[in-house]
Amino acid sequence: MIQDPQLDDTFAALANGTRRAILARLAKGQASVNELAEPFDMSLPAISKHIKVLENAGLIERGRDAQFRPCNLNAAPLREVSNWAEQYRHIWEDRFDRMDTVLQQLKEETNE
Amino acid sequence: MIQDPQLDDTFAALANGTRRAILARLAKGQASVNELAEPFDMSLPAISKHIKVLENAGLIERGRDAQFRPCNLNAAPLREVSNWAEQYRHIWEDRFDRMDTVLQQLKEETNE
DNA sequence: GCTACAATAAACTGGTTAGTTAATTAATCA
DNA sequence: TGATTAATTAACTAACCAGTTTATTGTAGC
Repeated sequence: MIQDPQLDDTFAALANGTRRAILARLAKGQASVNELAEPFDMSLPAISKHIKVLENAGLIERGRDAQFRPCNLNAAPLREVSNWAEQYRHIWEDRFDRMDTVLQQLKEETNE
Repeated sequence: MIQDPQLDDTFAALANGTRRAILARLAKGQASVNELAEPFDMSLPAISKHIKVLENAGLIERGRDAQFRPCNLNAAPLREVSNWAEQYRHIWEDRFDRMDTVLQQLKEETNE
């Protein structure tokens, strides 16, 4: 469950702002490589490589429409990311519980 | 929101099974470097470096207790990961809705 | 077949990562 | 002070990553 190469690939793919921006664009619908590249001050091959990283991580699926290779978002791996992170929710929420405890103690001490 | 170096660092830190295993161990409570290293077939300096990566990503905080440098989990960055992934929940859940649409269209086309 | 456009591949560079072994620092204890 | 233990630093290697420019592939349309 912990040694999960799929999760390695997903997290690695997400560890880059350009790639997260590409996913955000695809959340609004299908796009060609040129359309995806347009907002970035970066060469087309660079974007092409980012797309390949996302595709290898299973976050993008592609088709063929004439010369175009339309990209579609596949969010399934993000569900795994969400599931993984949720394991730790009780810990980041506990912080506040503990904070409450501290505040409660302070209050009691003050009232003494 | 998308170009977020903090998120870059967090995802990069999580893109490694050894580091995720270290976090899983720390979810059960504080541990020293040697305790964290014990389950792995890897040199101590290698683990020390993994810990530093996690620390730089803000996922671990450390203290000092005699010779020991106890590690504690800080789950706050994981909340950001969770929040980020949740943006896409409607998409991975929508898949079935769209599947329904496609099936509906197929049915209509077949009936023509 | 030629031209134009979309996209990828090849070859290269500089910087980073994951690991190693050997040396070093820091704290405890006798 | 000297020995022991915990942990990090230094120096190194092999592999990988993000970007570049140039060259190539694949498809459409004339």
